[in-house]
Amino acid sequence: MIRLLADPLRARMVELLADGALCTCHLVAELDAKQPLVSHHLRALREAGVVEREPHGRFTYYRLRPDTLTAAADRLTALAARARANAGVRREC
Amino acid sequence: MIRLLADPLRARMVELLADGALCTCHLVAELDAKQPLVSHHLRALREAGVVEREPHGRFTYYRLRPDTLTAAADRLTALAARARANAGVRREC
DNA sequence: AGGTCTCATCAACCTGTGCTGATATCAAGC
DNA sequence: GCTTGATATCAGCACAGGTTGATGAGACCT
Repeated sequence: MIRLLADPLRARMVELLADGALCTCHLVAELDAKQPLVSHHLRALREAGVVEREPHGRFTYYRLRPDTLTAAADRLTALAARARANAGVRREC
Repeated sequence: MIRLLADPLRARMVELLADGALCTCHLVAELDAKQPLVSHHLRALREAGVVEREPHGRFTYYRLRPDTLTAAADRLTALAARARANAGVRREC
């Protein structure tokens, strides 16, 4: 899941979608990317639950699912908390 | 930065380091990976500030830097918050 | 129905990067 | 000082996955 945010183009897509739902053509224009590429990444994001589809006539809108992002953030904070708790630990060789 | 956690091996390394500092040989053993590969990834993590070095004799220990993880988590929660605030927005075509 | 527009899917290509083997560097012990 | 063991660096390979072009499936309009 976090793996998807690694790609710079996908990261920009979720950044744009954080300000509201957009259709594919918006993303194509804003990102200056080819349409098949945008659709491809949107599919990946959708299958991972980062984004949800909203077909509107011949346009299809995509909307960010905040819960998925929150879940990822929680995993990171939990990791940080474990690291802080074990700050003094050092396994000997 | 989040980009680094995308690789499964690096993710496992961070997971292991969350339980306390480890030296390279520990990671090589636990991950069942070749030593140059582990050193390579540790370097990437270190240059991104995810991990810090602690040379101890001929061993070098690596320790997780929780603040870096927390910073990444905060960026994700901020993104989720923006998405929630703009839940009703939909730019027209 | 025909035409046009948006979007999705497919096949093929190509770049980035994870991985390996060989080698160098440094510390510890004899 | 020499050997041994741990770690870092380098060059090269291989493959995943990002990118592109062509094509197809629906939706809207006249």
